[in-house]
Amino acid sequence: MGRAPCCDKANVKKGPWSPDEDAKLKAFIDQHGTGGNWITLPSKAGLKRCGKSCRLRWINYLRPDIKHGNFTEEEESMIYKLHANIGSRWSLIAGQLPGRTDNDIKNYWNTRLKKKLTERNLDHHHLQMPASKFQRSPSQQEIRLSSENNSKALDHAVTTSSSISLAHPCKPHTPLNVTMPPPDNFISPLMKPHQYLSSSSLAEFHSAQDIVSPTSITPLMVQQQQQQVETEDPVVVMDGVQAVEVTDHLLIWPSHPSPSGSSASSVISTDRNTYPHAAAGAANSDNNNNNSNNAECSVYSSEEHSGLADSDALLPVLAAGSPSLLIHNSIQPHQIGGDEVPALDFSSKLGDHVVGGLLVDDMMRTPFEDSCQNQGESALLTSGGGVKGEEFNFDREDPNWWSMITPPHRHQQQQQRTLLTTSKQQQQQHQLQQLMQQQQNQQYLPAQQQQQYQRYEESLIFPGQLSLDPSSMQCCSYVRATPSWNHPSSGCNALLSGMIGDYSIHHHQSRYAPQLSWPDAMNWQETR
DNA sequence: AAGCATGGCAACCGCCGAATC
DNA sequence: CGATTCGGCGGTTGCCATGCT
Repeated sequence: MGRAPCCDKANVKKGPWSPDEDAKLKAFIDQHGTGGNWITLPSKAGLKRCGKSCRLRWINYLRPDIKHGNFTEEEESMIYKLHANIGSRWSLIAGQLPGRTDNDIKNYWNTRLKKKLTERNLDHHHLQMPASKFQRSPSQQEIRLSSENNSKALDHAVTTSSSISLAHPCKPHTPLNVTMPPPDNFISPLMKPHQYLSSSSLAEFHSAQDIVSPTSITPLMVQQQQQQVETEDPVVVMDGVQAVEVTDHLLIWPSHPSPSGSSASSVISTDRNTYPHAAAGAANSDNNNNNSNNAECSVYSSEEHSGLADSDALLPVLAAGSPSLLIHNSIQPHQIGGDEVPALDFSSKLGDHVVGGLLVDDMMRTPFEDSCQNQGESALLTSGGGVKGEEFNFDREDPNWWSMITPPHRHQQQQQRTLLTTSKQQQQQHQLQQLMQQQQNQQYLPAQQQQQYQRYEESLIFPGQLSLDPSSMQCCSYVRATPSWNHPSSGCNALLSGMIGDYSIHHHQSRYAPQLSWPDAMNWQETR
């Protein structure tokens, strides 16, 4: 049962508005505004219309900032993406398209875009990604087809939130006690495959990587890749493997060889144009690295989307249990909240085989703890955060490495730098020595607070924290964007965690980042 | 030229949730 | 705290223009 009608239906005019009525309504609102009450407006304006009808006429037609006329390609693309992510939330979609009303967009979708989308889906249904544990490489026929259907397939990846599972040789995760140091059977991100995989699993892992051995790359595939790079076609194909575009500036190559030929189970790029650009540097990096087993996943960042997107991307890689991470290129200087953040050369700072996922900031501690305490679940992956020029010079062979990367430690590093910039240098040196001594003793925090920080860091790094059911390798990740960084990529990279390894993202929460547009709109209800 | 089909779009309807009484 | 009011939203309808036969 609906509520009572807002007006006397017998005495109100319905149907199309006459120019005279339009003029009356416009004149009244121009002079008095809507007054916050549409119900009483018609009588005041001398109109025999329902208040709701007046409101609709004003909002959808008479409002001065309405944009009439055909939709541009950019607007159309935006509608596709938003509709894929949030469905028919027309008012939200309209909020992203200045001058367009929800009614306009709804009509445009129903009369044109929906049909177009249906035709596309029929055309490239066969190009959907298989959700196998180890991703197979595309067949020659598929590669030939991909050249023709690439744009359609890309559209499909953008306009649907279908399950995309990428290969990752991660072992079923073991839940950890969040307040205790890692147990003996903990799988560290620093470990190499032979350290945590059984011999049979290891063979399976190498076998899976052999599927995409560089020897299978044909001249045709290389030619297609070059053509893709040269043209403005948004589809990115690297060595014959087509990237799946997840967002505007996030691409994943499944089961892909690294540019030098060493195996990489998956490749993430933060920009569609970045991978080819980074390839040269990556090749150089690989030349210095003869042990291809370490290259489980390569992360590339672009100049445009450096820093935030890059650091975000590291988290899910580790969360998925990546035993090591090879970062080929460095990120560029970038701005965070008006502060210049220096470029970080991960390779020089951390060596070729670096641990990412430490690029988190204290700001995310609270959301994490909220999640654990209030929801009683340990499934959280935060995204965003960053390191403001700090170095991580921890010894990865140190069995206590996880305790060396806690925020207090980083706070002290910051204190050290601050002290060095003041005039009383001797005194500072003394304080610095004290700090360093304190740091060595790891007595910088009360035990309880130290455990909190440990728990925080472990949750981000330890793969076990993301697993709800280790036997099935199913995972529920609560993905949140950071509250304080109004960066559109914040959160989206973390969503990738659901695509690396055998993860599923069941829910996306963003109440900590209401100012973000698209992550806020994301609501992935995904099961496998 | 007339009749019919289709597309586009303005407008309406009824439900929902927040605010108010 | 329940009832009422109101704004907002999404689904749907119906009119009009255009195209096709």
